[in-house]
Amino acid sequence: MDHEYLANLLYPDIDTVPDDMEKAYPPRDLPEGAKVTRFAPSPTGFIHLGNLYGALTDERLAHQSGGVFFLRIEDTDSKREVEGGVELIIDMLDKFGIHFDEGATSDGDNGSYGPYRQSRRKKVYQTYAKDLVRKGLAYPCFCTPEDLNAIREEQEREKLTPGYYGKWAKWRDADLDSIRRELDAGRPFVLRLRSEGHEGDSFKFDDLVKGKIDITANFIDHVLLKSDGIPDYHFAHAVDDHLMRTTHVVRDESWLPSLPFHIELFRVLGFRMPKYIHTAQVLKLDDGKKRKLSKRKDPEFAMSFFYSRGYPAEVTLEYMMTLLNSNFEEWRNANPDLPYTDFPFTVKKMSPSGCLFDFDKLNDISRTVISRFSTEKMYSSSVEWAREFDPELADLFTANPDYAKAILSIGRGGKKPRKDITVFSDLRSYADFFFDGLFVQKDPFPDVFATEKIREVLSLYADEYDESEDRDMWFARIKSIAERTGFCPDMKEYKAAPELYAGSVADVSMFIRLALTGRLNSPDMYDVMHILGRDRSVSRIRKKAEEL
RNA sequence: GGCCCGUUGGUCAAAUGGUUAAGACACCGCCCUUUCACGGCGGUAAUACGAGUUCGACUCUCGUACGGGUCACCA
Repeated sequence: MDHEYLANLLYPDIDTVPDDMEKAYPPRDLPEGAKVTRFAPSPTGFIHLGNLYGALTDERLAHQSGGVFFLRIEDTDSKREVEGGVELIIDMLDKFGIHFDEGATSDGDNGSYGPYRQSRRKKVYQTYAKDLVRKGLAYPCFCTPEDLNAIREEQEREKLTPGYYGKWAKWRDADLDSIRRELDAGRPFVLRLRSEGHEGDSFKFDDLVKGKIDITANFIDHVLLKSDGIPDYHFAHAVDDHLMRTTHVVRDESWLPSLPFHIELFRVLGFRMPKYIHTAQVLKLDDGKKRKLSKRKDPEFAMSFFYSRGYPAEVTLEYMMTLLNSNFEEWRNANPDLPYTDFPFTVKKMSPSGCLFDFDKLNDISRTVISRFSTEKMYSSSVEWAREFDPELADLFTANPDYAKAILSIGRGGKKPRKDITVFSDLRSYADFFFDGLFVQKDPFPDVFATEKIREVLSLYADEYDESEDRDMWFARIKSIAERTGFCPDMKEYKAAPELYAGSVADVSMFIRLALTGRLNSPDMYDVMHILGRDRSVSRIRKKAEEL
């Protein structure tokens, strides 16, 4: 077989050789220990928490070491491509504070190791492909999908390892004449690796999170270039990560089964292997079973969902950090005010086992982070979020910024800030009663209390409320009213003998709160009444007393 | 089914082969308290199972079970 001849027959237009590529993509000039990582999504426009988990790992490794973090778009399959998908991905990661040093941009490239879209790198791949053919390490295969199906069915019937190998690899040793006959007939072909592996061979491989893993050598003649001349993931991975000088490949562990093939590819191509970090997966509980997140089935794990729900970007990142490095929480506790990027992230602390996503935990982090916002930041973040997701609320807030800030400032700033707000989408139910147009009676008055009794309390309070009283006097008055209407002013005494009273001062407070805010749960009432102002407070209470 | 990865409370998880097996979230209780919260204190709850190595095993080895992943001209 004249391999040189075959190579030219298959790829007549390719006039470059691997050496040209090596020169075009020289080793990066980086300090010792600098890591080069990449985020390499397909342009579906959709990224979920699992992707963020990996992207954050990449980003930290690169930027913590003074290296490079780049974006490569794996668009070798046009079926997966979504209009504007690249932009969506870049924008969303940007919103979450993940920024690239180089790579694909919404309308082009930024950096000297591109193009960063695999669809535009055909010539690069074919240069290496042609070289492999020249060396007898790859060959064309003219099998149709039907042929391959037939092979697989037969292998399944005989309980053999499925795949294109051994006697099934009918084009592996085809002669030049039959190849030329197919070519002349215009039949499409894929280029396959002439694997040198033997079934059953095994060896160890070192993964940075999984440790020593058992590899069963590849012996399948996998596809390198599809019939459109574009590579599949595997070949593109080897060529790109070599040329782009990636030092650490971070990807989720579902790639582990194809690692043997990748190892063979790097060897055959003469490339030095990068370090691999196969990350555990973020799982969800589905019908009692754990499974990895799916784009199709789990829209609630899309990053856009977290964004629209109003989790501040840093919250999701903080949560990811707690999953990535378990000592992050401890560090955060000791350094509540430092940016998370100050944390010494390490691959060594990454767990090899998958984890279930925990909304309770995320919510707790979110509450804590939001409770530490200054009023100014709370206001600007709220408005920014609301403009996009609750325009009516945004209008109310921006129409009277001082009023909105007063509302948002309740219980904020002290040593023990309130944690009323978990996500920005809570804002509406947190603040609606401050606006007459939004005020509704959300919770009913409990019917264990006589209507007459409630009315008596409310009327009395409406009559006596004095806005100039300080906090202590204000409460003393509530106590006094409680006492005069048969409610126990002291909680301890009430608990000791509840049967002696109509209720407690807690119940009196509840009546006022319900009249004032329409709900059982609200921020500090003294603050609420002062923000609403005397007239509105009193008229709401009086009105409610009359309606009952 | 083959191959690969994994397994410490409900969840995330910490423990150079020697600990009373941390901590956080959730849950429960108590305290604080003017309600709602915040906060403080405390509690329930775990090394999948079986062998082996060892003076000693969560930790090392093997097996079993269970869970997950993967077996495309998709990534």
